[in-house]
Amino acid sequence: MQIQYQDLSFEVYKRLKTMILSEEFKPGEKLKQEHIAKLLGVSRMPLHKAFQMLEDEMLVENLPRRGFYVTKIDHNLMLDVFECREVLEGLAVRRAVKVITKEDLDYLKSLFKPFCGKKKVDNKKYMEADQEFHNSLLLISGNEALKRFENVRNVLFRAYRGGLIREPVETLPEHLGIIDALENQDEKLVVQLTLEHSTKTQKVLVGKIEEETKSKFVFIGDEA
Amino acid sequence: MQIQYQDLSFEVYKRLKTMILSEEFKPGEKLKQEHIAKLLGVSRMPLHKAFQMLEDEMLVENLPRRGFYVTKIDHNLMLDVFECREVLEGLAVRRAVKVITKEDLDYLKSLFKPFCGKKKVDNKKYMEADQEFHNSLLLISGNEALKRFENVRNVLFRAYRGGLIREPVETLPEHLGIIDALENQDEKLVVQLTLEHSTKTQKVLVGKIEEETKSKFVFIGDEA
DNA sequence: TATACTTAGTCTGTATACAATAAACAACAC
DNA sequence: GTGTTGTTTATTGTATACAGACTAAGTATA
Repeated sequence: MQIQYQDLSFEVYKRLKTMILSEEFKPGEKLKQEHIAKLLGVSRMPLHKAFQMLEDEMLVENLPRRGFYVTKIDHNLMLDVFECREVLEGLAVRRAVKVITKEDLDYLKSLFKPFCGKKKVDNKKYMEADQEFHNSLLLISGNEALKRFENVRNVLFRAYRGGLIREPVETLPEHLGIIDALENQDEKLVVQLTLEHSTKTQKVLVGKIEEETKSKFVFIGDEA
Repeated sequence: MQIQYQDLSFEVYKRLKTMILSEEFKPGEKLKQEHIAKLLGVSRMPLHKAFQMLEDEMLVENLPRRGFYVTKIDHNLMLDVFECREVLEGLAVRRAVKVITKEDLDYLKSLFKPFCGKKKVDNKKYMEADQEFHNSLLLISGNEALKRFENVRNVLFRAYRGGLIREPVETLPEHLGIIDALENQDEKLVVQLTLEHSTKTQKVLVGKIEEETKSKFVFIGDEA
């Protein structure tokens, strides 16, 4: 593995990304260039480059001559992204099942080992493992184009900010089941399990959104 | 429709894009910033922004401290992209079949009208219609995330440069069949037809690649 | 003759400075 | 008092300048 030079803007990008994902910058907030440039001690040029990277990952939006704003997490967009993830992940596992190595499998297993057999799990840590698991599936597939769909992952990561969509006690067995099917190179099963896993989460999400929408209507009713 | 300001870099981006797609800049060619900046009469800053946009569409690659290069059309990448398009388009038509309007259908039909019943068709024009057809499917779906996968389209556009992968006489009925199924809101059929359409093209592409690889080996043999 | 090292030149990455535009606020007219 | 217009201020978009890194050519040495 050779050492790769990373320019300043990449550092800025990483920093801003964590700040957005941790909601130090709130959705809808304007990101003032000069202000942030001073904050991070860089000029506006590498900053601008970083903004663009974030734009491609759907973390910020650019309004010409107005500036960059943190994208609001829109529920409809979230569902749209989930749909895409579903089919892309389906593709990923179909390929992964053919090329997966013992090392890959060991890695996937290691992600969830800390949570197996535990009654109570650290939700934040589990969330990270969950993310990494789904990301790894894309990478293991070996499809170069798939690897580029990182923007999909970011929107979903932000979706998780309100907490996990489903409980670990429910999803952990599903994850392990997918790993098992990959190990046994059972293409049909792994595709089925991945699809089910995704569909279940989407259904719960739709339910939550409906709830939210309802309570919003009530609130508006109170105002009138 | 309100007037939107487009910054210089967007103009530069569009210009460079056509130059790359028309192979004024050859695959693998280095894009010297200062040189192109002078050529287009802009500074290196909007140029840099344009380069980044192109990078996200997989039209150029950036090597840190080396500069930007036009991406070589790699056959493996092309197949990877085709796989992604297949599943994304599957998703697109599943949604499209539910929300498609009469206007959408008329537009899709109008794309291929000039070629219907003709014995000989202008391949270049047909290629453009083909592109627009597949792009439209993504747009009609209404899935915001799907619309963002433009990079997929660009790689494939470049794949077409060597000519159409399959003949219009073969693909035209397939396209019309998909439109018909959309009109009849036959979800199952439209998904099946779209999948078949894509799979056939991929198969032909794989065959062409194998041919090419073979002839390359012969060439190398001659050299030795 | 081939290889390694030095040095000049070119190009990228970053910072600063300037111009153009949008937002905010105050003054004026209705 | 409200709405509109003009002016100021803040912020973005673009150009230029400089420093550091890479490339390549040329010379010296084995």
